[in-house]
Amino acid sequence: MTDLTTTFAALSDATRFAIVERLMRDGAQAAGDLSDVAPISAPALSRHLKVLREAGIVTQTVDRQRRIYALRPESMMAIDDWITNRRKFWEASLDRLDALVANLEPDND
Amino acid sequence: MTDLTTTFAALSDATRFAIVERLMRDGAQAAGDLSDVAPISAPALSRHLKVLREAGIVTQTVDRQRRIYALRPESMMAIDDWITNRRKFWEASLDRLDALVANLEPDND
DNA sequence: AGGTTAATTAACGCTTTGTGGAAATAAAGA
DNA sequence: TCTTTATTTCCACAAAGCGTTAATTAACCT
Repeated sequence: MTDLTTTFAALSDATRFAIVERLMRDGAQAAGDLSDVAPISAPALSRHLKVLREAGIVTQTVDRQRRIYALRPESMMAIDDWITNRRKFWEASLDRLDALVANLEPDND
Repeated sequence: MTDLTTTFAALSDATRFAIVERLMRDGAQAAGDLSDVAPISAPALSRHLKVLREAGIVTQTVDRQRRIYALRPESMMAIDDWITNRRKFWEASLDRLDALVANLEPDND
């Protein structure tokens, strides 16, 4: 049961995000089958998979010489729970901002 | 409209995550009022706020000498949309894993 | 103007992260 | 057993991230 910040850290890299999307779309796959998610070496891919594994986002099962990676739905559910539990807060935040900002000029970039 | 990986990167730091939770709970606040989210210096806090701002997670409005930060609900909605749109995939992924794994031994850490 | 408050930018060091190439591990197959 | 296939670990190294203190900017208040 890892921290949400760990989950977000794992998903903050484009290659790892692509791996996750791939596993969602096409289901479990061997490390080698994932090699085309990004133009990186096998060692680099292997390390990304390790990060995802240690963050609890994927599971690894061994089949002969191949390592099969699959998405761990619980990790996605953890994000879903967080966002859902706080929906009322960010909606409330929107209301408060409306009230507060009424006559202040925004200045973001 | 930033990339989701940028959003996740911004939320992957414990201090920034705490800032976001604080803004959800208590609404918009000045930078100085957020100083107790973590035992860090004002410049460090300021840079975290800049990261959140550039990731589109918070907005900054100027009120006299103070900078008021507020959560940008769209950023939370972006996460919610992603997780929701892919729910069927991670649920499917769970099914496929069940089928595949039937007689393979898991080996994660 | 001079002093205080609020926040940011500048400058520097340290730690972490990401990468590729080479070597190591492990199982398969000839 | 020797070679091939699949993947990971080890070894530098460059880039990014985070923290601090010092300096700067900007607005308020006598």
